[in-house]
Amino acid sequence: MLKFDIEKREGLARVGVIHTPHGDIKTPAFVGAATRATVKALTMKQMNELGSQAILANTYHLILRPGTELIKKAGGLAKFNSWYKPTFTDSGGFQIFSLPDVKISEKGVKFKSHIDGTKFEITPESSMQAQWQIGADIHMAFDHLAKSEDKKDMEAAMHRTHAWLDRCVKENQKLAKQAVKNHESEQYLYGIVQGGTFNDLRAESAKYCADQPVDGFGIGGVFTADGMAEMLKTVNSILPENKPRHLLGMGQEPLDLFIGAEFGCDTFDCVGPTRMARNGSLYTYDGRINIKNAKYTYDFTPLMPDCDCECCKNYSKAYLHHLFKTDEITAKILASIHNEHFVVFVTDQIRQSLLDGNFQKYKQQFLSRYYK
RNA sequence: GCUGGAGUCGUCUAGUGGCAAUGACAAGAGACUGUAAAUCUCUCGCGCUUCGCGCUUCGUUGGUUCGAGUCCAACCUCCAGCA
Repeated sequence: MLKFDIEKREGLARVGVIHTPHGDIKTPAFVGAATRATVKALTMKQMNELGSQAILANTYHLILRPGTELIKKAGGLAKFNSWYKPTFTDSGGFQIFSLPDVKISEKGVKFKSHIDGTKFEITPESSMQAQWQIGADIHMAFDHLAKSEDKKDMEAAMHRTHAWLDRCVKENQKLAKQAVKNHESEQYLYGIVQGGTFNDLRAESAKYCADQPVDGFGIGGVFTADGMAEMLKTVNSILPENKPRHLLGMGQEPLDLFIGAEFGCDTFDCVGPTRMARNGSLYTYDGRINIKNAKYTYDFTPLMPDCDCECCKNYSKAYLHHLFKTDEITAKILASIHNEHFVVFVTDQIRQSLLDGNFQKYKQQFLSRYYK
């Protein structure tokens, strides 16, 4: 069983430590999105230096390239990409949502590779097998993220997610036994709560997942902070307290992190910070700025004077502006360092404020400035 | 000086009688939430009451034509070759 210690609680919020075979994660924590086994534009050394505690890779992408067997041969994800801290893998369930031409059945999901059109099938079992080959510490169950906003569709997807969770659990137990036999390190499974924007479905899904022998929970299918607080209140009041909860895909907006942590989520991952960095949208305490805007041409001040990241400590907005305008790859690197550092740092500050007992004050002060 | 070629939005470029005029770049702005994203969208002659209207544009000046960036003439500039 994955070990999770809670150091402090405040309402639904908690400060904890997840103990994985690759080290601890002090929660709440922002997990870097390393979809294809890399955080785009960043080296693992840079990720370390900016304070990241964990990364999350994607099973779908790694199945396509380079193949999960290859990663196993490499010695697992950590050895393959030189990230020797905790790792997560997403199951590939999100691709059901995001790729066209997916055929969903009870058995699993068929789709064509977006790279060369080869036909592909992922089932709960094959997703588990693939994730074990990748060898991350924490796996996500293979879930059905519905495209539709229709309640009936949501409900059907949720029930399918539950049925698949049973199969994920079984397969996971089988693979865990094999791992013990082979003296391999433990890997853990999170069940995923679905239900869309319907809190009665969320409650049902949370209840279902809560009863399963899983190590933690992913909360999936969330796309905006609207209604998120209520939903998380519902879900996290039902989920057992002693297991960690990961809010899947949220964290582009600082608000997501504050609400997520306040209402009981422990870890977050999001592609937003690095994607926006590559596109020139950079975090500051006063909101995001587009560094490509002409007004930064002669701005020789740092992006965020009180920021501790490599980018802010060494370079001016004018320099970043120049790098972006000339399309230098360094632009994306420095911007990614800053944005990733920003969300990691803010989440760490949320943790600290909870420990210090001034979360509400910190939240109010941060958000009123950021979204003014 | 002669012969041939060329001059179109900031740049390069499409255009051979119906055109405010193609595409790319540059420029300006916006979007991005379990990454088919170093991507995508919009604006880009001027002015308005901006799913429209008006005005002014394709080296210059004239001409032919209902209509000219497109045809004709002269001139200017540039390139190549010959003197």
